[in-house]
Amino acid sequence: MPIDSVSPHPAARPNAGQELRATALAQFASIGFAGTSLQQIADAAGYSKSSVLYHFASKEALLGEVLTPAIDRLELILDRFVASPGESESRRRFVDDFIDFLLEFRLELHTFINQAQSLRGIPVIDRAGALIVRLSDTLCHEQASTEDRIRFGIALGGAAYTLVAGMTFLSKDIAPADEIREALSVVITELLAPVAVHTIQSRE
Amino acid sequence: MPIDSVSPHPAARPNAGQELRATALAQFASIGFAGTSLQQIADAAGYSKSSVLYHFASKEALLGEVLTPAIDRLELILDRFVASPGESESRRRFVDDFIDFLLEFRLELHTFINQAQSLRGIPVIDRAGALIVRLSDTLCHEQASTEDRIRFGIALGGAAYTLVAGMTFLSKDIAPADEIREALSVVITELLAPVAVHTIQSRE
DNA sequence: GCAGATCCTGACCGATCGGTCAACTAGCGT
DNA sequence: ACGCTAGTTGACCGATCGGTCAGGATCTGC
Repeated sequence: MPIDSVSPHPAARPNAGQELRATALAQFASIGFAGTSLQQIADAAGYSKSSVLYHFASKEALLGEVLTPAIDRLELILDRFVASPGESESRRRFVDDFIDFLLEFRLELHTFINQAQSLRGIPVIDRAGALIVRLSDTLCHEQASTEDRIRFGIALGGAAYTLVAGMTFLSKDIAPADEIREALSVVITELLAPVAVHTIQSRE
Repeated sequence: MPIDSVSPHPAARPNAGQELRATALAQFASIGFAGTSLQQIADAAGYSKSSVLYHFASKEALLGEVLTPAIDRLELILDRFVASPGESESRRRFVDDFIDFLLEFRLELHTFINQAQSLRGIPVIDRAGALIVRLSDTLCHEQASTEDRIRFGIALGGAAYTLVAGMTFLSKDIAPADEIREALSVVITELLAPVAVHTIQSRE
């Protein structure tokens, strides 16, 4: 046998699909879906391009499997919110759940938020888009003022940006996780509270 | 002469460069720089790919010329802010200038904001990145709390998102421009004010 | 040992990528 | 009529794109 020769067919790794999903998500979030090639994903994860296409039927299918868990989670949060009876009580819990969601699925949210328009037609993207609209309608009641809509949009897009792109070059030293969570909670609540409870005087 | 045949060499259009910049900007903002091909830009603008490369040395050079006016403008605003004497007075004018900037260069901001990390190394991007850091440092004074940084990030990323992607599917009916401006002013001021004046008791 | 399933890969496909180049057209001053 | 310049284009280049396919490696159950 040849000495120290690397096998042309490395051993099957246990969680290849998981590794590829994580790698693909990172690339989609930073370079964009259209700008990310299967070769890049394969290289970054240490596989061949063929392996990626073995685990996922296509590039779009890979995107679908990458984003679906986040959408499922957000859908769950929204459903639980609309089903709960109280007003300020359930809304406070919703904001808490929402911030958990932001922190856990920051890359997925960033990927969707900033590319939804150009990826229209892909099933998982359309599903996510419909969910965001429903979320906006639910939080802004029926007839929402322009300001309410903008508050929601800024909270959503702002959080997605801050937790992904902003971290890299805005706060050079990454603050402790719980500190980020606390600050995020304050700001998001401040943004969303007037939308929710119109009578609150949150500015004094 | 052939009847009604279209010329294979259409007449030179007066402002080809301008048209191409605008078309490229729209594509960069929605599909991303890496995901946008010169052919797409050429097709959308009604030129050939060769024409694009005649007016701009390369794809990166095109990006540079597209983004530079926005960066120049933002740099101007920031310079005027740091040079002005008053505290709350100049800050109020800065927020006004900043909102004008947001509304006028929404696509440029969105392009930069969401792709700066993946486009590092391109001169115009690095310049913009440095400017954002300076902007953040200036607004947050020296030692900024995590919350202040997050407030600034959310304002920046949130505005970029809301004014570009959010408009398309969040507020189906596009609100009047002045109404958007007013709402934006309220929310941005609310986000940036505590960052500016540390003596305000914004949390009790 | 061996059949089958699973995982991974290189070779290959047509299409498209960013970019170069020579040719062509039109307008201009002379 | 002439040459010159600016603007536009198709043909073409090597590289890479998403995707297919046949086959090698590894493991299991028999």
